[in-house]
Parts: sequence; structure tokens; C-alpha cells
Amino acid sequence: MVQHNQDVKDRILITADRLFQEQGFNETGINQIISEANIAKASLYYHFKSKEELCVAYLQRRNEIWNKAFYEFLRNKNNKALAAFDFLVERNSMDNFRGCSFLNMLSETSPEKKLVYDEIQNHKSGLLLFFEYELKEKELAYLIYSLFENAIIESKLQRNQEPVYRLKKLAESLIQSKKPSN
Amino acid sequence: MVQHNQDVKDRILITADRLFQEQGFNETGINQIISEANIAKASLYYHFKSKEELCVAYLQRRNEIWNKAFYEFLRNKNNKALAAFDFLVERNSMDNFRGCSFLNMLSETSPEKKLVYDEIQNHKSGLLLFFEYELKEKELAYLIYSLFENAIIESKLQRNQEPVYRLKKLAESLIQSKKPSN
DNA sequence: AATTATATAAACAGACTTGTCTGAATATAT
DNA sequence: ATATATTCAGACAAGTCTGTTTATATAATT
Repeated sequence: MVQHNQDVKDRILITADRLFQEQGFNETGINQIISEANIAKASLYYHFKSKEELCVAYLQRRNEIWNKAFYEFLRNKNNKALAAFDFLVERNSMDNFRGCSFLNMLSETSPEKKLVYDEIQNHKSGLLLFFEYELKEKELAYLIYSLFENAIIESKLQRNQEPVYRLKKLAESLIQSKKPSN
Repeated sequence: MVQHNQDVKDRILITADRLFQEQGFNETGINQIISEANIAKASLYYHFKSKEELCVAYLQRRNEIWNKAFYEFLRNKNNKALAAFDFLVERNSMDNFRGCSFLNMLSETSPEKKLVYDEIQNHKSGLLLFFEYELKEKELAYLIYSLFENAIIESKLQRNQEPVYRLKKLAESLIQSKKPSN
């Protein structure tokens, strides 16, 4: 039966999102996506002309979802730059230390795929902008951003939250020591 | 003609090393390895019972090669913790911003492959130990280690050396401010 | 001299890969 | 009512993937 309700594209994206995150991009085949999304292969290629185009759409959507969750989490927090580390703890618990979708893709793609690189760069520059806005000082922001990035990677590698706690404490003392009130 | 000179295993490792670095692990097939190494497929499976086992051997060898080049580079340097960033600049130029082989593998593998994870963890804990030895203070070492890690990632993502220079400067001022002589 | 270790080529298995195409059906828009 | 957009199932192409097996050859060890 033809399901003509225009959520076909959504179902593709939702399923691809889940599978790319769970298994990685190269480990996920088109056939698995269409099978689990319950759509026809021709429908996928009607909406996306290649797997690479689906990849770009996936990263765009992931960026939107991530940002939404991120800023929602921070809404009622006092020190948002530090609370970012708490967000990371929450995400690690939810996704079993899967790490950053964008850094994962960075390792699975090549610089020739410019549109893919663009989406990764865009996500990361957005995150850096957040720290710059919160901390006012650019070099301090780059510093805390770096600790945040390494918190993602190190907690993925160690498969526990200790690196996040530890780097949050380091970030805290660095931010503190820059405060003019001290 | 049978080449019975016991460098077959070496040729496999040398070729796999090159291809895994240039193309990534999952993007490199067994057939390409045997073809470019000029050996028979049965010879590969004589020395390595699976591609995963080859992966582990590759990471072990890569760790040895990396460490050798790293400590050789640092031998005549004064501030070795800071000179590590210069090493990174050199490597980026040589390998066209391919990034860290171990972090790349981290994104291409899964935690179920315990031996693979072990090699990645081993490499990174060795690097952290280096910073701890050089900087004496553990939390400072973890901080500089984090900047170093992000320098690898960010320069790969931006495909230029600016992040390395910038993070080296940040590292410098952080190390400076911890010195008791100030 | 006999055994064992290492190497070869090449076929084979069985599954998977991305992407195209056909022919039909159903919606939506004009 | 007619044109256009969307969806379907499923076959097909042309290749790739990891790994096994066979049968043979050579080198090293005992």
C-alpha cells in the first residue's frame, strides 16, 4: 500500500540518523535504511540522489537536533559554559558513549567531500561561538572549547564519565582565574 | 615465483599501514592490500587470521613508529611539552592533515572490538604520561594533553596549521603561569 | 632425507554494496 | 480532468567484501 503522507522523507532521515549513530556511516547500507524505514529504494533515491547527499542532510538535521537539546538544557543554568559539561554527561549516558556524530563522520569521510566537511565545520564553529559568547574572551573560549572537545573524545575512549568531570573542574578553575573580581 | 624471504609479513604491514592511513580502515579492502603488497591472499590469512587481527597489528606498529618519530624529534628540544606542538605541525605537512590514526580508528570501530580499543587507549595513555613526566604536575599535564589533542582534531578539520599555533601559545601561557619562579 | 613452515595462484562461497530501471498506482495541483 | 509529484515492489547491474579451499612449490629445520 502506498503511504502518501509525505513523512517518507522524514522516516528516511529518522532511520538514517539512528543507524548512522549506532553503527557509523560506512557500516550502514542503503538497504538497511530502506528496510527499517519501511520505504522503497526508489523512494529514497527520489529524495536523495546519492548516499552522500543523505549524509549531508543527516548532518544538517543532527546539528539542529543537537543545538536544540543543548540550548534547552542550558536554559535555566547559571554558568552555561560549565553546564555544557553536564550536558555531555547526560548525553554519554543516553547514547552509551557514542561520541560526537560530527567527529565520527570526520574520521569516516574525506576532504574531497566538501559539503560533508562544511557541515562538520559549521557545527564546530557554532559550538565555539557559544563559548565565545558566554566567556567574552576569545582565547579563554578557545581553551574551554578544547577541553570540551577532549571531554567528548576521552570519555568515549575510556567509556566513562571521569574525563568529563575532571575537565569540567579544570575549566572551572581556568575561568575563575580569569575573572577580574579575583 | 615464491618469495621466501620472510619479509612478506612486513610487506603486508607496511602496505596496510599506508592504505589505512590514506583511505581509512573500512575503506581499504583486503584485496587492495594483497594486490599492492604483491602477496597472495592465503599468505595474508596465514599471518593474520582476520582483518581485525591485522588492524590490531597495524595499531601496535603505528604506535611504535609514532613514538620513535616523536621522541626523536624532541631529543634536542628544550621545552619538550611545547615542542610536541611543533612535531604536530611537521606531521600535518607530511601527511596532508590526515589526523591521528588512533582517533580515526576510534571512530571506525566499536567498543566490542576490545583489542582494538586497547591499542588506542594504550597509545593515548602513553602520550598523557609524556606530558605528566615533562610537566610534573598531573592536572596541568591533562590540560596541555587536551590542547594537544584538540590541536590534532581542529587542524584536521580546518585543514591548516593555525589551530596548532594558537593552541601552542595557549599552552605556553598556561605552563608559564604555573611556574613557581613567577 | 623427512618433516614442517611458508608461500603461491586462483577458484569459490555467500553475502553485501550503491545505484538504476520498469511498470504501476495513487495523490496533489492546475 | 489532466498533468505532475510521489510512492511502491522488485528485478537488475556491476561490482565489492571477507574469508576458505585446493593443489602445488619451495625453503628451513630436524
